[in-house]
Amino acid sequence: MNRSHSCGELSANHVGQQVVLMGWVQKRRDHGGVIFLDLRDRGGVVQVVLSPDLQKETFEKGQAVRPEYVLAVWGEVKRRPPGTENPNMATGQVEVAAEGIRILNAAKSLPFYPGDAPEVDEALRLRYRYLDLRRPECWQAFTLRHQAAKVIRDFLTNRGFLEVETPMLTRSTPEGARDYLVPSRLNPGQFYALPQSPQLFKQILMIAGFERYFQFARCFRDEDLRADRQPEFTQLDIEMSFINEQDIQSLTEEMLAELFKQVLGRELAVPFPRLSYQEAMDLYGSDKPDLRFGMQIVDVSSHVRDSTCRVFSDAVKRGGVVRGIRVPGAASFSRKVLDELGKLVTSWGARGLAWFQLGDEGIRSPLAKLFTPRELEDLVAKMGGEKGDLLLFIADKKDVTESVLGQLRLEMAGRLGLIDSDQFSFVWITDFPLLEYNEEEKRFEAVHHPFTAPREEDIPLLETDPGKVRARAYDLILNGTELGGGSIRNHSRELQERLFRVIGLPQDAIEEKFGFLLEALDYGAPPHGGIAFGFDRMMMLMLHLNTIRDVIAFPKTQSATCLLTKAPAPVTAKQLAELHITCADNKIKVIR
RNA sequence: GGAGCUGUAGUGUAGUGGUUUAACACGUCGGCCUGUCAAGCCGAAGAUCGCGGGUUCGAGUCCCGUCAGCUCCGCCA
Repeated sequence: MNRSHSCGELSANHVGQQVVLMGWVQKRRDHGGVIFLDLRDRGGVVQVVLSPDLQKETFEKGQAVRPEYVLAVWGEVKRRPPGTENPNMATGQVEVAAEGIRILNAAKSLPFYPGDAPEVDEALRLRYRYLDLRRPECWQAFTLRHQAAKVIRDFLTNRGFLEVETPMLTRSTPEGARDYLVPSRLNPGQFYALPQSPQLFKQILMIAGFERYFQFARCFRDEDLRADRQPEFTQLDIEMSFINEQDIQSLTEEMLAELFKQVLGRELAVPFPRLSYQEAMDLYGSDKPDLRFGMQIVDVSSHVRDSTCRVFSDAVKRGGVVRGIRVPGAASFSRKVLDELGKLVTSWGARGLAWFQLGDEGIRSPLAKLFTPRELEDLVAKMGGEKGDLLLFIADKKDVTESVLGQLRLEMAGRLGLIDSDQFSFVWITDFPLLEYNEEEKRFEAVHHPFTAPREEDIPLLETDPGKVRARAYDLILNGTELGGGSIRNHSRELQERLFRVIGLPQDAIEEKFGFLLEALDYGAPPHGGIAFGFDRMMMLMLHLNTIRDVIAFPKTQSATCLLTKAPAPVTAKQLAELHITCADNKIKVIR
């Protein structure tokens, strides 16, 4: 017997037709004399009626049916009796009068029912992920993910891109995230690494003359997890030859415009706005600013440098800065809330929070009496403060002030409900520094990765003032989340080697770890560059979800375990022996 | 490595200020019921209160530790 229709497709147009349905029993309503079953498949839900008047045997079989049984049902589609239509159901005009049913599989009582999943503890949902996923909302998310991938594939294909797979078993390279390692049985003591990204392979494909490459690439990073970070994730990886920054950015904008139009039916305003790294840090205290609301940071250092208020003036004289944000309509915040905010900013590393309530009776602040009236007026004017506003200031070292105000800005927007969650606000961040100094390791390291090209005019600074060198790199930010990033790469061996030296890689390590790349650069490497997007994040944001776990079929927990399969797990001593591996800590469990 | 939140029948919760039988809803099981769709009515079963220790005459409740899940910092080229 073959299924003739999906449950969800039945409508008044099918009245009178004989159908065969197969699906899961979502709900059973037993009236003694008549049983209603809501039968669900991926296409939707339809009501099935089991009545002894129609088919006694079928009705009796129906007594045993329970929720989540898998059933085949055959019978006629009938218009529901007048007054019993269900307007809340897509198929609510009709029902299937069951002439026969077959129980394809029974189901025990479930730990939870798919419909309850949104309220159920996530750990339980992950353990029984197949029950959690047995929901239309989940199928919808994965349908959208599939469609998005297809739109992107089609778009890039039409632009002449080739989708190429790169190895999952590759070599560990220095820099970057911690690698997942895979021991080599055939090469005792040697290890593959799972790719953190296909970075070097895609560059080598450019050297191979592919010109335009893309891939939905699985990437692995053995770092701690977050709501938007999994150890295993999917990157939409793109690389092109003979292009500049603008080409990549335009391509991205066209691709995303197409994606949002096709999948969400939304028009994106392109080109996306651009902010330099410096502007982003100054105005938003972050290199991934959320531009769905304003509340820009204002620097008042020069205004308070000679203030009578030592808290402010001393900070500036010590070489720090004083910056603030104007929180509209927040003057009425209680002392308790303000104390809370004060605690918050100290937990973020600031010395303290200075606040000024612009109330009806003037300015209220513990610091108010330390300023002259003229100074206060000046400060308020500089901030653009109006009656009803709350002004918040941080006086500290520049980097602390930036990051704390950046976080505070988000905190205030959240508390005041300033964020329109339906908005998609893209912004390019450009002109990143190429290198930054790592205090711990006492050396410069790449802000993005060491294959990023410096701006031509900054190349002379590489050895003299590395921190000043700007990168030909760009990040794409959506609603305060880093969606992707890329750069123009070094295609000259000489420059690439220089960069390795600047980040403190010894010559032998350069040869050992990156010799294959340098060699490839020697044999006719075209100018090239590209970009990579966190595809899971993209889906999360498009669906207005709070975690990428909801767009990954089988995600890991925060401790990187899989509650469904119980991975990772011990292996047998034999397996380890074949891999030439022993556990250093003999307390570690090995299956014997 | 660090900070915070959570953990009570299958599920979601309540459980005050420390005390007898740990409560409610949904679900499950049984009975009744021929038009429900959050079906209804009657009844029943179901909990070593995450785990270990401590304080106490007495701990779901207080203290310490631990495990798990989540959020965040560090980390994530």
